[in-house]
Amino acid sequence: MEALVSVLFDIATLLEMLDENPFKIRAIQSAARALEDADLTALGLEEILALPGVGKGTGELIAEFHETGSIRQYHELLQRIPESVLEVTRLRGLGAKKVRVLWQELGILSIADLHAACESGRVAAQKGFGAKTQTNILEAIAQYRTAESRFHLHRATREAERLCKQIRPLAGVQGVEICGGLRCGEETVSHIELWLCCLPEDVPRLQTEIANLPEISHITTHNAVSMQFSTPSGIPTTIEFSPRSAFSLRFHALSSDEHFHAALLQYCLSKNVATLSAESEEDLYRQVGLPYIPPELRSNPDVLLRSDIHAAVTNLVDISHLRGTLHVHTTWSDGKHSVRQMAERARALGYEYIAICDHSKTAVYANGLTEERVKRQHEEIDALNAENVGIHILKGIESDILSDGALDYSDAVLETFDMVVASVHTAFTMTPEAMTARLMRALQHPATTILGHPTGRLLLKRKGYTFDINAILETALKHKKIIEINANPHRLDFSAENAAKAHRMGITLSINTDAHNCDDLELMRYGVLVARRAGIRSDAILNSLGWEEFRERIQQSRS
DNA sequence: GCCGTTTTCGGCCCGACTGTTTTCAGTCG
Repeated sequence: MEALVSVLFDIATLLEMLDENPFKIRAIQSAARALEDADLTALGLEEILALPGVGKGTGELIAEFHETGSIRQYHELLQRIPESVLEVTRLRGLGAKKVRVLWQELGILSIADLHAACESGRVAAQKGFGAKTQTNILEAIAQYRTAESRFHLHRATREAERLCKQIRPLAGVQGVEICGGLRCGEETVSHIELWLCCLPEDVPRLQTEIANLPEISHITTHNAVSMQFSTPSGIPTTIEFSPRSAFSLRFHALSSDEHFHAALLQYCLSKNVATLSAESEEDLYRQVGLPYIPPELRSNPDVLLRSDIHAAVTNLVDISHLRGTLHVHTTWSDGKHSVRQMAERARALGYEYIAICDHSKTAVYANGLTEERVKRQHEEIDALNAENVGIHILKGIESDILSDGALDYSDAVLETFDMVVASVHTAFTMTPEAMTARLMRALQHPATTILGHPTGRLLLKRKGYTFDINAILETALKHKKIIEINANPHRLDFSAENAAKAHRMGITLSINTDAHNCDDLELMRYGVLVARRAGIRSDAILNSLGWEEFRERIQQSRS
């Protein structure tokens, strides 16, 4: 169904390039958006066709896709406009209208053509474009090409785990593990690395069997110790084969920064420890008298020299420490599931409390809550709490931080919430000074509990806004405000580097999924990776506190 | 193409921003 949504959006874009009726285009887009926002797995075709925004015309397209797996109109449109032209609209800042001009006036048929045209200055000379636009397009192309060669964590993790599941039952496989950037919790990865333990004589047969798995395509190389291929969605993958005797050491090497690994080997040498004999990574550390250092902390060899290393690794936050999940959206704004559904899933995941934080009224595009709807949502939450659904449900809000730093409800309304996540969603480009002042004002507001996705970055898509991080952290510390580590793999905002800085200053952080549906609640693990890379202790994470302690802590941020 | 307590034709979410213009079109969230 994901494919259906993107095909509908593409049809709308293609029609826009052909100068079709803009209202017709908008209708197709809003039907696509309706599908995107609905929980399609829970709906039958009849119910999908009954969704608001889906009428006769779009309904026919959806039914056709449902039946045949494709849409004829889409392929007809691609006869008139090459797919490589459609791809140009994927560049940031370029929509259908501009791409049509580039295509028809300058004969640009692809991103490669566009790049050449920018380099030669032809784009800047075109009416409606200019030097600045040309520069922006070159930047957008560079960004697009980077995004093509790197992958978000959740996507790569999903594919890696699926591969492991298929490989594990094969005869002769003694173990298969994910390592590399995924295991270390890098923000995005360029490839998947798997580590497979087996007897050397089993390697050729296993390579053949793995090559025949349905998940695998485009095998590029293979030799006695490794093979490389692409997953169906195009993520480059390496599998390294190793016998049990060398397993631990190679596993460690592939799950560490190379300098870190070299430093550890040096350390082993100095202690006269025969590294090859280690049964496991833990054993390796035990033999040299060091505490186990998890992959997330193996980016810098200096860690090995820290005097407080024992304390640092024993108190490091872990997903099992988390007691609550905060910053969660529901159908009240742009989420896919109800308050009850989100609460029940959170309870099933073992959480003791959940904070519903839908969008506030300024976020019109996200169906943000008016004051009237805030009241009604609170009635629903009160009723659920009275019913005792097995989890404490907090009345929260994700309040927009307006351009001047104000929150977008009156103080009287803000007081009715148990907690407030304050976030920037509009007006990203202002001077760093103005953005700093804006964020500081939001943090000084007594109602603010947490600063949401603090830098506004979208990985592989958009840089965050620039501001004085130190000034913001000082303000947060002074007013006892909490800083979010947004666990959504598109954001991971704060970064590990910034989170570490906040942690060292004594600021409390909160790992929040920003979930828009039940499954998103499981994105927590990626935020935990960030926190672990930042070396954060579990007692410095807001949502690792027990219910009573948690409530006390959010009260402190009000004063 | 979609929709409806002003309704079966005529209007459609909307405000901000950017870069191009010289009053606005295109893009975004």
